[in-house]
Amino acid sequence: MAKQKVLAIVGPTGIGKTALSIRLAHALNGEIVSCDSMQVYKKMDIGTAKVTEQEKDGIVHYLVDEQAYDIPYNVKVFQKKCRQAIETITHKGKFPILCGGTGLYLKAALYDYDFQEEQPDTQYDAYLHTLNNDQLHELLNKQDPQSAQKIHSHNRKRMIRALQIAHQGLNKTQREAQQNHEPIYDIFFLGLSVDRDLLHDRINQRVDRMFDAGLVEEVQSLFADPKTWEYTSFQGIGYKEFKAYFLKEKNLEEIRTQIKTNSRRYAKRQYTWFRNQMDVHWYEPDDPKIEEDIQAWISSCREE
RNA sequence: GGUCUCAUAGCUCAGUUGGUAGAGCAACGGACUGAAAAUCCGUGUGUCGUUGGUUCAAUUCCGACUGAGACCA
Repeated sequence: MAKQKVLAIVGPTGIGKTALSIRLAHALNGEIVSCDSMQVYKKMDIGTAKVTEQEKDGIVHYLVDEQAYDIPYNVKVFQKKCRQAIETITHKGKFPILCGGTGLYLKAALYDYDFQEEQPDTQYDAYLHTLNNDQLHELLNKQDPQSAQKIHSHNRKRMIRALQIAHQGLNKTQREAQQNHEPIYDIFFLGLSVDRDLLHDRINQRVDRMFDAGLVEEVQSLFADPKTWEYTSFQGIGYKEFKAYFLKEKNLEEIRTQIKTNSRRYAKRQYTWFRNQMDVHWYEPDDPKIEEDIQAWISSCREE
């Protein structure tokens, strides 16, 4: 049986994925699934550059604006919901268009990543957090030597996660050996790319527009309480930087500059991911060949 | 107008008792399987303002010029 066709629009922040996705949704009778780890959260509108109702232009969107910002979200949840959304869209006879910049989410949903049920062991987690980097690395080397090789001994977050996995039964290496590392759909990865200086200009301007649109008020209304600084959602660029402002360590101008810098660096990491993790067809955002190539891909019985 | 100080990486600056130079930030490259807008790793990208002079050798010493700043008028 032929795999379901899925279009995935990827690329760095601020390059125009949203606008293109809506244009293509109209052209292809499609509906859009957002693949963005921050736009899922409700109320975080300005800082995440979330699609507005106006911009949606009648196109149905999934996985945007649906999670309370004080509840953590993660890849496993996303993977399930994204696959469900693709199914829902297909059943309606519409074309599924994925659009977003969170590379891991895209890959987990579209490839045969398999997340298992786990029972959290808070005691063990607490124990792991008491270990220093060298101790973590040493322990990981016993539990999962191959992962210990791959994960740098300074990367606490990754070492702890690998140890948590091993604690559940099969270790990370064994789990991943059960996967084929192949896409489960027939995917066209459409990547948007522009000259780096131009992208930086756009990012800087977009951050300025966020401030004009009331970013400070938005952040103040959601994250003024220090307790909220632990939320996963507060890790978003455009939010976390305000911590220094709340603590009176920096003024708003410094915060604005920091947000621009972090956005640029994020864009760079996104390029790195999409260039190296998946087979992307790259285009400039206004390239007229985009629609042509998509139509050709859709009408081809199978792409190989 | 006069005196003095400064001029080194994209930015802020260090340094070479004369043998063509290094930090932070930025930037760039990479990793990535339950926080991923997270987390982590790697890389110095430079006519040492311009131009003469001294010297085997000048970014370093001397002169002139240009620019910036401070002070005196």
